[in-house]
Amino acid sequence: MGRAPCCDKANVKKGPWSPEEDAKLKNYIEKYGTGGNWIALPQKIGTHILSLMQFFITLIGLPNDFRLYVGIKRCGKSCRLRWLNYLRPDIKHGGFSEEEDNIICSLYISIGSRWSVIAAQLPGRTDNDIKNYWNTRLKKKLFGRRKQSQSSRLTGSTEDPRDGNGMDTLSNSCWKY
DNA sequence: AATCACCTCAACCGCCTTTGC
DNA sequence: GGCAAAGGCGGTTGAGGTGAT
Repeated sequence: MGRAPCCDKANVKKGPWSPEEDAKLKNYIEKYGTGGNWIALPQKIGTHILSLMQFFITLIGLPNDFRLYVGIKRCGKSCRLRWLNYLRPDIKHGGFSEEEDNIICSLYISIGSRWSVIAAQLPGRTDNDIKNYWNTRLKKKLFGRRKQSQSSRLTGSTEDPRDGNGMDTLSNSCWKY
């Protein structure tokens, strides 16, 4: 028997966030913070919006569970991820500098794929951003771009940074750190 | 213009750790 | 100390975009 899910999967929305959802989440957190409980946050947002609309609700007689519709139908974990990786005001997106590249690869050599630790050394960068950047660009940049053939994809061959030549290249690229 | 292969990145999943009772 | 809930993290996926043919 597995672990209980953090939320009711059937009643939460998945996929890309809409601008309205972003605005609700951002406005609420900027005003009130997370309250130390991400799981309860979507419901709190609904209650907050509901309180702002109380007059109209009383006027036209909406049901109590109306907050479910005006709030965010998202898992608390999803809200946390969205805030940390995208909505936070101090986030930088894309455009990694040469210096950042070097910091990332030198830390990768010394501690491996501990992205949160690496992100802590790069203000404004998120672990997800760095992980994506490493997997899609830095790795190729350091180990040399190799057009993947159909066969290599099928056999699942990968480039392991800890393998011989790759590590040499990596070390050379990061010599100054 | 159509199709295909590849790239990018936001978001999800599931596991491990931390915290509170 | 044991348990459950929540937080945090790294790995993975898949939709959309872009360039090549």
